[in-house]
Amino acid sequence: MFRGSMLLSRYLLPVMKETPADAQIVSHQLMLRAGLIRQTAAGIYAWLPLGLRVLDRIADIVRREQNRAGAVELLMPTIQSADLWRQSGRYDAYGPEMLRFQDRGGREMLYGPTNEEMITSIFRDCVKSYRDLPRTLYHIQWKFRDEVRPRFGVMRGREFLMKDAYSFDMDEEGGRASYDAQFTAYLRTFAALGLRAVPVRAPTGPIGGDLSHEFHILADTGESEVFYDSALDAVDLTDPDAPATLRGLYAMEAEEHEKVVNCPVPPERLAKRRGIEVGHIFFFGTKYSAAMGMQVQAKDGSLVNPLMGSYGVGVSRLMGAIIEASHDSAGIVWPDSVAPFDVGLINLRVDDAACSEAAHALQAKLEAAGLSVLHDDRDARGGEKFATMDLIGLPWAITIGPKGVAAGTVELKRRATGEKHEVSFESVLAKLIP
RNA sequence: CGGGGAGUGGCGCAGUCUGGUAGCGCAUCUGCUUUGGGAGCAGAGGGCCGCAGGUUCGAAUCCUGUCUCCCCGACCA
Repeated sequence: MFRGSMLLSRYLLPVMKETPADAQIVSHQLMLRAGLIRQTAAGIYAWLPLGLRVLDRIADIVRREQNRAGAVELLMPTIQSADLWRQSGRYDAYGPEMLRFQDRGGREMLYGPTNEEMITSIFRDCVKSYRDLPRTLYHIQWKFRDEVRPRFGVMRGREFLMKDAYSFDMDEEGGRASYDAQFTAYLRTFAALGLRAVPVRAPTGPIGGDLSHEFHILADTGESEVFYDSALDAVDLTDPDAPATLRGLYAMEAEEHEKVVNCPVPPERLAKRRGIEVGHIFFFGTKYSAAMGMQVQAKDGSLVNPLMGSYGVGVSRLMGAIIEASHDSAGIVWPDSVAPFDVGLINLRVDDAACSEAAHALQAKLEAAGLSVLHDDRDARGGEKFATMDLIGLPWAITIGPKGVAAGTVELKRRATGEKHEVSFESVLAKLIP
């Protein structure tokens, strides 16, 4: 997808040298310092241009893997009516986390914290035959949960972007297949984001079985604690057999782990780490289809309540998780797949005609090759430009200065490793595109 | 929701105890010198001190109320 390039002199990138006092964890501090977000109220953030680019890229990867898994995208509204939630009985059950208000007609409304009711009502009204099942539908939409205590920036905001998918099947076997498809999609999604996610068995409620998993990114700042078989660390997540392998290995959240009487993992193999929950999938059968009167006609003419599952990914939270997993003392280190720009282009001397000419020529060349470029053409000193580039964490930085221009070279730096090389103007592109 | 802390220029803070012309660093603007890892000098702009009452000749400072934000705990993508 073409994302375009930008001249920094025309962009909005309010970076901060100092760390805002309100931010406690490193991802929150860096998101503020790198000009990705700005807080507007407790747990509510504006996404500045650079942050929005990353958010869009994360969402695109999630979308790509959902589509690949056969899920179908739609878009449901943020605002829902209380009546819809009364059909499932959850309007009264949900509690103060749900943001409720009235419209001008005095009708009770809410800002959706999730969409089971809405998708069920849509599917109920559209589908009457077994021929239209199975289906998995998803959308990527803003949610609001009035958390008692928002914290950690976008990792635990009140307003957040979430991918939520819902599957509808005629029988348990089909439901399990839909669940498995999402399980696999999640592994692919997190791998594509440059993350290593651990699927952790989660409490399943009345259904039982092994049909609920949370996906955790291991990080010391994680809010939950997970115990798992360290054999899991060695699993190649891109292997087609990975889903089956992983589900055979022990992994539990602390609370569940405590309840286990005979842990199957020998003590020396039991790892204990903190994790950031970035996904949660579960199968809940007819809970909503029964409560909301959704029936389809089966092959034998009987009416049945489809079996449902729901599958969430915290899209905005993922940005925090990625930074927690990938940063250093100088700033963010974006994985290539989600970086807001592929290349940062630093012109050290904008007042030097030869430097500027070379910089603009190189920008055009990179763009022509399909790379997005953030071109620092500001009239500022080298040190400031280097520091900014490190802070915002673009995968590659190319520096053009008078010395290099005279010699026909530029400096190419890989953010993740810090490796720098003087390369000829002509060969730069080849180094970037293997 | 219980416990704690904080609101002073865009950011980080001092000043509050003991009332008396609102300060510092960074950032911003102008000029000159600089320019390969957050430059130097000189000058400048920007704040009804969260808000509302009250006490006082006089309130950032004292009193009352209120709003907001942050942290620790119980809950959540």
